[in-house]
Amino acid sequence: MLTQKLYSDSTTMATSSNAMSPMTPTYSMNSMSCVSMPSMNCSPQGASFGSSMLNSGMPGGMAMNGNGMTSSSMGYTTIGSPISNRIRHEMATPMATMNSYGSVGTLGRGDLGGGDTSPNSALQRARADKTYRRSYTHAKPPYSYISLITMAIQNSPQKMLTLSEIYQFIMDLFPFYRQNQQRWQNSIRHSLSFNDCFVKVPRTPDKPGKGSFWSLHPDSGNMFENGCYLRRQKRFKDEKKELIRQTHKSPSHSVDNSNSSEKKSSIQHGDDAHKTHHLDKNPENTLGTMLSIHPSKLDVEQMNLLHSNDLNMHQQHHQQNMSHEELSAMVNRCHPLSLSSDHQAMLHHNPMSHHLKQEPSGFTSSNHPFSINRLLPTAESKADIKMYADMHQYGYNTLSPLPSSVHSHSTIGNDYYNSPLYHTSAGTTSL
DNA sequence: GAATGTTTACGGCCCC
DNA sequence: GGGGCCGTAAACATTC
Repeated sequence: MLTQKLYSDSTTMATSSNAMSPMTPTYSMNSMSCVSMPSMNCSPQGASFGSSMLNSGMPGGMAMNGNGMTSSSMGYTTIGSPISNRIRHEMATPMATMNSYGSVGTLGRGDLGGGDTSPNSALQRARADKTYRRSYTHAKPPYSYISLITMAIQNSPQKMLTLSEIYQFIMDLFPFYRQNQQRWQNSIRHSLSFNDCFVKVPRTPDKPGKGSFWSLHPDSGNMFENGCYLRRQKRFKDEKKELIRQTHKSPSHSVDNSNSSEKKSSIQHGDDAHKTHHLDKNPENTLGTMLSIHPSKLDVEQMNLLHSNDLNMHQQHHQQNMSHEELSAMVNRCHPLSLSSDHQAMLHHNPMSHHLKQEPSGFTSSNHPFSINRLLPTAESKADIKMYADMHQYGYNTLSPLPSSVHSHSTIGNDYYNSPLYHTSAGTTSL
């Protein structure tokens, strides 16, 4: 049974439902059509996560369970929720909208067709569904740029991408980002440079081109606890980089940072300077403390050793002209996604993450509603795509939101719109 | 010249 | 109110 999430805001839904005739054969405008429409009414400032967010890439629909309950009604957005507080706050109003989702979902299941459950009405519902759908393709996803970059890198086979590839991934996955590119791409570049969780990997001589590869810092794998990609629960800071920064910023600043935490906050200037103390403010974050308090000191040491070895390999790469494949293998080896279950368990037991908010609902990286795993292709969603393709024979246009020229991530793009994110029960239509 | 990368600055929002 | 995360803008440097 194929289901689709309805994702239009209440305004659009009202408009659509009022103006739409179940028999109106105007369903050629699918997601892809919207994508190619630069005049889509999606404000570049759509950063406001109002209804537009909920109804867009944000898996707001999936926040409803099969009983039509919203996540809030399930207690999901209560204190301690993995949903960021900002999101939670900004979802407060949309959540009310979500209630209307439920009714629309009901409409989509039966009322739209006047209760008719015939196959024809199913098609009509599907068509109506796509009319709703089209209003959402350009709303801003709820994911931060750091999340998007992380998604892109983690989804790449070699766990590292060039800047342009990151751009492309994001644009492929989220049509919203096909507009105002200068703005968000600047933010992407800023995020890459500013955040220690992203590591620049120089190109090898056999891979000439512009720009370096970007990978994830081996220790940054736990930024998005339980796979929730909405917002990091803790900023990752590379102690070494931080120390270098401090040294550069204040020449008089002693390398001995025994009491540097407080000094940093007073010496630093600028954004990060006066506003952030990052991990080093937490006594648990010093390496010595980490080792002393960790229940499995050996494991932490091994991880540190692994990390240091990998960093050394980065350096050796420059000296020995390591092949791209070798380098990729190295990155893969140290990448959290490539870690063994033991190593991943170690990551989760890393004292640096002890202070992170813990997921109260038992979500994992694989089942978290905001997990990348729900955006990226799955066997199930691929099956859905196949079914969608089969629907061509009924006169439906392709549901692909992507230009035909885009192939590298086309399945991802498809999955984004066809994935379980949009296949939730309450806001779905059974076909 | 364009793309890429770095840095600074500022404001919004939320939690404590 | 302070701390922290994030988004955005902008200036500037570097690289192709």
